[in-house]
Amino acid sequence: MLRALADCNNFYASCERVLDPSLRDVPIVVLSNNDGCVIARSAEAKALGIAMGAPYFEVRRTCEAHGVRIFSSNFAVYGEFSERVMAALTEQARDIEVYSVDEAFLGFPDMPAAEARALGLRIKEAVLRATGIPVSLGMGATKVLCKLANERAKSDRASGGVLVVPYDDAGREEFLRGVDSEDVWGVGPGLAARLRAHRIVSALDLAQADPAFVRRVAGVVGERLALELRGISCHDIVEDAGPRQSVMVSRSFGRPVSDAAELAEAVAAHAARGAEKLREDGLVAATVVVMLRTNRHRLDQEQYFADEAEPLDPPTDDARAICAAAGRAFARIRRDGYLYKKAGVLLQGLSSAAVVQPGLPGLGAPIDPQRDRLMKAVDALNHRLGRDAVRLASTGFERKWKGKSDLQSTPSLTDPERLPKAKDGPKPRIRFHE
DNA sequence: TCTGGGGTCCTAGGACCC
DNA sequence: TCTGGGGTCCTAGGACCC
Repeated sequence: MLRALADCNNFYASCERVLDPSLRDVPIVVLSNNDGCVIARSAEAKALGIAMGAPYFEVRRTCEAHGVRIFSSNFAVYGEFSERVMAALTEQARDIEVYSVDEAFLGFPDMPAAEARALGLRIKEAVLRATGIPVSLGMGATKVLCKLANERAKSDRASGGVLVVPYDDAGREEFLRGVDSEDVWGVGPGLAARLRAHRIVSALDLAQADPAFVRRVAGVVGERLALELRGISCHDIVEDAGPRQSVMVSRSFGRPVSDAAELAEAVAAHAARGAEKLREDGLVAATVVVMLRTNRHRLDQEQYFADEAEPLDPPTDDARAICAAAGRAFARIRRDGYLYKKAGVLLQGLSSAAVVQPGLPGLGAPIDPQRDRLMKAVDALNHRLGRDAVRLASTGFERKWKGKSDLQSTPSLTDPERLPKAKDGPKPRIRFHE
């Protein structure tokens, strides 16, 4: 089966450019939470040598010297663009797996390889017309090959943004020749070192190695990669990923925090936000894990990393129960004398809220209908009035630990008209949370 | 001075059971 | 001297990804 990976080019930077077309040809950088790190760059910014993940304070001078436009990230807006891109792609393929905010795998049963390139070009054009976002397409027999092809489509201008890996052995091997095994999707530093130790250096080496041998040195993960590189699919296109396994809410502080009350507030705020995410997805959690971190970059300071779990019995999505449990875990691991940099809350053991039925033995205590109505009312109010309009007092009001994100292009965007409309597509729903 | 946030899958080892 | 064996479930930690 012909498969494809459609991946947006410089996604967050491209979103900012659609919001403000005058930014065409201007170098753009988008920063992470707290304006900490570079998480997206336009082609012009990449050309200036600004690295992905670079701390902003390290590249600030370069940015200023070259007139780079800097943006704080605005994930609510990028999420809207993502939905539009995925909607446009859905019209183009029978099977689609939304893999991340800016990429999707597509499946085309019965499509001859000879027609792949023309198809890819049509898709690219359709997405650009519908959303303003440029995408690249990598196409081939397997996901791993599509991933490699996509990277090459982006770097090779002659490709026109669409590249197909040949189906015949000779053509595929030619494509893999000279590709470092470390550049294969799923091969990180650890796996690459193990492969190198057995003289598997290039993607072609990996494709040609005996799968049983690869399995011994690199496990089932490595074996699947080797097979995929040979054009044998091990990773299907999964249209329905199923319910999520965990919910994570964590933030670095805007400045070091040592005050216990301030820390407790941050933990409570993250726990409450986690509970909100559970309710959005109709899930309940059986465990909450609280994490505290000092600044790992400050080698001159005492370090402390701690995780502590607390059961939620019965499993719940109630912000009060989850905050209380998180508070207990927090009290057990909090230590005086450290400058904390980050706090987080992880919710695990997720199951459908509907399964926890009142009165069924073995499934915990019956749901309290009052409690359920209260949470629904809070969610409805916050949806209408903005996030945290109604909140638990324990989550704090000043939130002094919050960092800065002053450089958002649309800091208080509430007017859907400000988002350019897709020419052909349905009018997108606009939801701005922050 | 200033270094993100949120996920998934696999494996090894222990608990427990028959 | 001289350990049973095999199965399942759960969890912690590693590795990798966007």
